[in-house]
Amino acid sequence: MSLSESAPRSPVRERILSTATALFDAYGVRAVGVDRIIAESGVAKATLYAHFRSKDELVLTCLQQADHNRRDYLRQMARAAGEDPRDQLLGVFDALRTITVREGFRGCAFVNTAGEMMPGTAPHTATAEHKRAVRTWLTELAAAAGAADPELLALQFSVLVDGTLAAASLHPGPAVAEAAREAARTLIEQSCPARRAKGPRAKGPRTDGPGADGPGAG
Amino acid sequence: MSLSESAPRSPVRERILSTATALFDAYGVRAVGVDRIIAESGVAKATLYAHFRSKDELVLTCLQQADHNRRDYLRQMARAAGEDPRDQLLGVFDALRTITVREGFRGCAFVNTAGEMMPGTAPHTATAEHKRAVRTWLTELAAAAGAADPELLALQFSVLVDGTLAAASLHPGPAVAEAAREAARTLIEQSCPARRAKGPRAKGPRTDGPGADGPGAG
DNA sequence: GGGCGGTCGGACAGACCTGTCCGTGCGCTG
DNA sequence: CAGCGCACGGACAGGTCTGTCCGACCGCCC
Repeated sequence: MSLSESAPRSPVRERILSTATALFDAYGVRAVGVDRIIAESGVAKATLYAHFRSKDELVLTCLQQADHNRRDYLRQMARAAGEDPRDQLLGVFDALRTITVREGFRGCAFVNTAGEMMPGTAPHTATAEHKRAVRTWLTELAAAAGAADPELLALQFSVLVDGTLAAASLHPGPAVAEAAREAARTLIEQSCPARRAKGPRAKGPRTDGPGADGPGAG
Repeated sequence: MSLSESAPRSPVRERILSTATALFDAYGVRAVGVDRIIAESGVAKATLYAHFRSKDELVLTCLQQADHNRRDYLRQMARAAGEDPRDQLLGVFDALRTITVREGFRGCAFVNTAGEMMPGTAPHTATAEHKRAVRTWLTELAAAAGAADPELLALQFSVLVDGTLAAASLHPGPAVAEAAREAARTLIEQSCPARRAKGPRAKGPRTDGPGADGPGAG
């Protein structure tokens, strides 16, 4: 939704993008220089600047790609969690569990990047739009689940999602995502008046369902 | 708890610390150079390096000071929320509301800093310890509130706290903190078996209770 | 008055950063 | 074969960063 615009395909370009994304995720945008990106992607500096006007534009493009990958992955995991929209909402936390448990997970790439930039800059805005897009999707899911106040429930889920990514980066392991999932389940039960108290809902898929998330980190 | 060690008092030192904290909060640790810190604090570079061995040590000291201030503030706001431990737990979100609503709020200073550093570095470790200390405190509160599983509830609250700080930095306004507070209320009601369903609990103090939070940001 | 600790202002070294520019080579197409 | 597009390696400019060092000043205590 947020974009995709003109996306020229090129193997070199993709290599630069995936290398840059990996390095940015692992060390932070500011800590990674273009020299390192070209060294690790085996590309000449002139080539990088032929494909991207500046490092900032490269950062932004990485974020846009990650936005697409992340939202795709969330949708896949939600769908894999079942037919019931309530189960699909919980599927989000199955995705989070997989993401946060990965070796080298260092928190939400969007939030980390936004934390290094001032509000109003392109990457900061892209982060805000990514989060807003996820929240909009959560709102639809919450409405389908029969939530009394879908906007509120979606906002609460957004908080749980961002909190899971932040907390898990400092407290490694699946405990954070699992606790957040339980919290989400409670919120759903309290917020969706329809046939509640059916006993503990089926746990749903806990291990990796659909394919990988792409190079995205949190 | 986590520290305080040898803390030499000096007006110049305090001035450097408060200026550095403000700049780090506003722009990120990596975006702020020592030249800017000395310029805005009106201090000679040699003086800064007489008080702090390196910029890293300055960053770490700022974080330690912020840890102290933030935890103090949370305790104050919890106490101000009432006698009932359940209300005190909700008081945390009154604090978050005040924090996130401040002009120029840019997210949790700890998480932002950790996001710029590799795991294992001093600032990253300090962030993890700060969050762990807060969680330990929340566990005590949850136990006092009669939670069936105080550790779980505290972890869920940690997620809500971190999520509120992250989400509110991208979605300004009080809505995030207020939604998180409602979620917290639901979790408490479901987790603390004692006299539940007393109707909607008193809203508690919504506006700023105790004094300022010091220079801390999120 | 004299010494001294703390601070100031600024120059400086060495490293690193982004972005530009050059000449070279390789593969494809006409 | 000739021409062209694309990528290569690497030098370079101009700026910024951290951290060191030096001389001077100022207030305080002996």
